Amino acid sequence: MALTDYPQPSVTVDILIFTIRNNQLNVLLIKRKISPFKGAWAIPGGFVRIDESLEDAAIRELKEETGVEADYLEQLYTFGDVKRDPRGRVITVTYFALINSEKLKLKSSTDASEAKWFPIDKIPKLAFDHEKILKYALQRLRWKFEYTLVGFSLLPKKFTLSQLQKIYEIVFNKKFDKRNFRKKILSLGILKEEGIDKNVSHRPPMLYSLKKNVKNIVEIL
Amino acid sequence: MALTDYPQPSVTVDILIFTIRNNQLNVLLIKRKISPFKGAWAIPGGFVRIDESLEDAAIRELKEETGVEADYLEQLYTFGDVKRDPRGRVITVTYFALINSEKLKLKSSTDASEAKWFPIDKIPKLAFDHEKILKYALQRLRWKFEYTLVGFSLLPKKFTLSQLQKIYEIVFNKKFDKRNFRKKILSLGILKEEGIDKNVSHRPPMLYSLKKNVKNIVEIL
DNA sequence: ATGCCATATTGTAATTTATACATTTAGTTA
DNA sequence: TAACTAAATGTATAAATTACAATATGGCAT
Repeated sequence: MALTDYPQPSVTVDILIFTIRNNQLNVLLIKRKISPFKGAWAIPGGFVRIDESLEDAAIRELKEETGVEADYLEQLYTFGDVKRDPRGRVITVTYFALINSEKLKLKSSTDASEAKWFPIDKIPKLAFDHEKILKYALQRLRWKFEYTLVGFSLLPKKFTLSQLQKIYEIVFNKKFDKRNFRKKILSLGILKEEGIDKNVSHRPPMLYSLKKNVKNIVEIL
Repeated sequence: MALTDYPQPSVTVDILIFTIRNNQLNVLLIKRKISPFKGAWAIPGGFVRIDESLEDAAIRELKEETGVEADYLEQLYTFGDVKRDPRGRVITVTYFALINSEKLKLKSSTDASEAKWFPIDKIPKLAFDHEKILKYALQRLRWKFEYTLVGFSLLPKKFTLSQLQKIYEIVFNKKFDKRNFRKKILSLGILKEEGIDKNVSHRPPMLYSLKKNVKNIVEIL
């Protein structure tokens, strides 16, 4: 039953899937197999089904492309310019996802499809308005790292302060002072010591985990 | 031409229109004249036309309800739960708008329709999932006041520091120290002196305006 | 002219937070 | 046991935040 007699736009969900690979921030892109923009790289996505929520659609797309679930997922922005898709009126609700590099190894090689990880400083020309969308997503990503704890979702449950610092350095593409970084993070009072990791051939580091119920609010850096 | 054979959701734009009236933060609501939720108050909105962008739709709705243009407008979030509208699948892209209290006087009495301003601490039961949406909007509003200069859009071009402080006190519902507030604002280096306002029956205040090209970036408070 | 009223304007000390910067420690490996 | 690797640590300075109260400038009433 249509709620209005007027023609309605189509609705898609596109998802920006970020991870860290080879000490670089990467985003997953797919190669378009059909026109328009056939052969061009694009942000993965698809139509929203009538019986699934937007978030469910994002989760489904994510799973289709990567085989795993996101360690962090949030809605990004809805792009709805009239001519953003040459085929007709298409509104796209975008999400961004973070995937922990550990899981990643399970999958990224498995799928022989047209999906590929791109370091964010080596992005090819993209289809539709996807360059604008990616740019927006990177802004939001950095903002989130600065003011929230999303960064921790890229780490295993137990991690060292050096690992954490590395992630921040990759995302912001700059070095931080080790002493100040540690001081800052520890002063937040959000970490729990988890014992020492002896499996290294140098001074063994302390492992930490995020305290329970610490997921929001806190400001970092 | 449909891009997919599957049934598609409908798309609406809802807009949260905020202003300051009687020293209180107010939001504009409309009384529903049809089922479902007939007689209940709701956030104003309507269907997106096939030939207008989402933002254009928001601007149109805003103008229909208030007769004026927003002093600030931004997309808020897109709500798309499957059962949020009992009539069928409706995705709503929400916007929030700020309207300067000066303009307001021109209009708010003019329109004899079912629209009404509500102080945000006296909101009635709302239709659909609109309570959730309003709550989200208030969070975002406060966040924006804290970290950006949107607050200035509620003031006339020339304003006093007391007026500015008042707006912040209303939005955050708390008092700020006068000396520290002024220190903070002035230290941002974003204000230009505009001479003294003699039309008061007490010590005349300095008028300020926002310097040109200062619209983003800066962090307040 | 004087005193009253209302709001605007101003400063300083104490505390907290941010920044800059180099050495020592604990383990492995040759 | 010497060399290597990454982990852990402290201190002085600067900058930002907080707490707090008296004086200034005009209009208005007498």
